[in-house]
Amino acid sequence: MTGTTLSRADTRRLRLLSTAAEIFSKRGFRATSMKEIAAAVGMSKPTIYHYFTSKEELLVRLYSDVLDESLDAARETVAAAPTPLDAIRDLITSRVAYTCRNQALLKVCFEEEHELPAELAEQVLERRHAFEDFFGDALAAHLEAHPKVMLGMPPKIYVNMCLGAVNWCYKWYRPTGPSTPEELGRQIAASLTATLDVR
Amino acid sequence: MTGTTLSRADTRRLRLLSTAAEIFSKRGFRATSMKEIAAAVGMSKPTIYHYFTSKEELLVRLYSDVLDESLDAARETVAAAPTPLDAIRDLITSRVAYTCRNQALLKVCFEEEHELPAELAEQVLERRHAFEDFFGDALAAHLEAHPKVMLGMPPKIYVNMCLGAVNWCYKWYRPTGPSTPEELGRQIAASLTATLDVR
DNA sequence: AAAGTTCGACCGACCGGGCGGTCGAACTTT
DNA sequence: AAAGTTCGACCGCCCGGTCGGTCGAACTTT
Repeated sequence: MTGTTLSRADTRRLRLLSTAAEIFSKRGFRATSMKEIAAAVGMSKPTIYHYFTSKEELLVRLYSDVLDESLDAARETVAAAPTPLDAIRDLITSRVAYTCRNQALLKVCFEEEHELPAELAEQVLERRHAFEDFFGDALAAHLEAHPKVMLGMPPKIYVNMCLGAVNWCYKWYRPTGPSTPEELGRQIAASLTATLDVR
Repeated sequence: MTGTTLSRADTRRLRLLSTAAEIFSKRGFRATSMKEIAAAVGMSKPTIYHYFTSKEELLVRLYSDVLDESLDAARETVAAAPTPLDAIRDLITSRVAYTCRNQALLKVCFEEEHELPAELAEQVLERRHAFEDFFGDALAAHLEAHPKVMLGMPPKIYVNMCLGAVNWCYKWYRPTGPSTPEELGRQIAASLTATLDVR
């Protein structure tokens, strides 16, 4: 998959990160102690500090990984879509699927923003806007190409509404339910974009 | 408005609660110290304990107030709606408006669930389901009355999708923006229920 | 009306405990 | 033997919460 082989240390770091994400999502960042994380991965607290410089760094890494992955995925999705409307649908579909497949991680990202150092908090905001822009630009293109389509609200509001429907999945999706993440994504995308249809 | 006059102590309690909600929403429950809250309302920390027995009680009160208000409002909305489709639209509209007008409070309710004592956490879940049922029942009634309407997904998923679009407003709505909470509610309701229309 | 009584409101000082984080000594690997 | 890895013991800090007591307004009592 990835070109480089992972060093032993990197493997450890990854395990630490995913364990931390899991516990943060269940108890909250502030309520989780480094001791708990250490116990969960089977090492002592000081050993964690061999791989990360602080508790905050764990959180920051979690955020920036998600952010990078998300923006890259969005870029690819838009680039691969034949029409703006397809771009919108695929953006929704893949985003829902990603959210459902990483519920714990996204819970942390959505609910621990206030724990971020000011500098990263800004970055998060910027990148979130960048993501909204992928969506908004595709929408604008679609609307321009099909002036008969009536949104009934400002485009920005429509984008936020869609993102709400999409992101909220982190709260209620259950893998044991009837739909796979992809099915769910397609269903939600179809319903949300019904208003955009041009027949 | 309310029948009873508020005692001095009750006024203080209310002030404490709304201040706590504001600070909790900005810094998170765990990261907020009782000292901060005390400073913000201009009293000393021990004085807070004259009105509330613990930090947790502040949070619990916040939750149960919102829960009570929300369920009552939903009941009334459904009762007043002439048709199931109207019920769905009004439920969405009023819920969006309420969310926009109480962003800080709802942020706390959505993001601090893990801080709740197990007993109340269950109650919250029950009540949330009760709210979903108001929605789901109206949807079922509408679907039965108009079998031609195609949802394209299981009703429960549609309900969750709508609730996502609705609840997410706590994250992005800005009162300085172009729409009032009610306008926004109507726009979102109209868009989400476009699929349900029967013309 | 003055003196004594009661009580809600209030707070300075304090406590036990758990937290994030450090350090140095010990093992393991090469 | 040097480098990388691990952890027991420890530290300073701040938190939620308590304690003992003060203040003043409203009622009794005389």
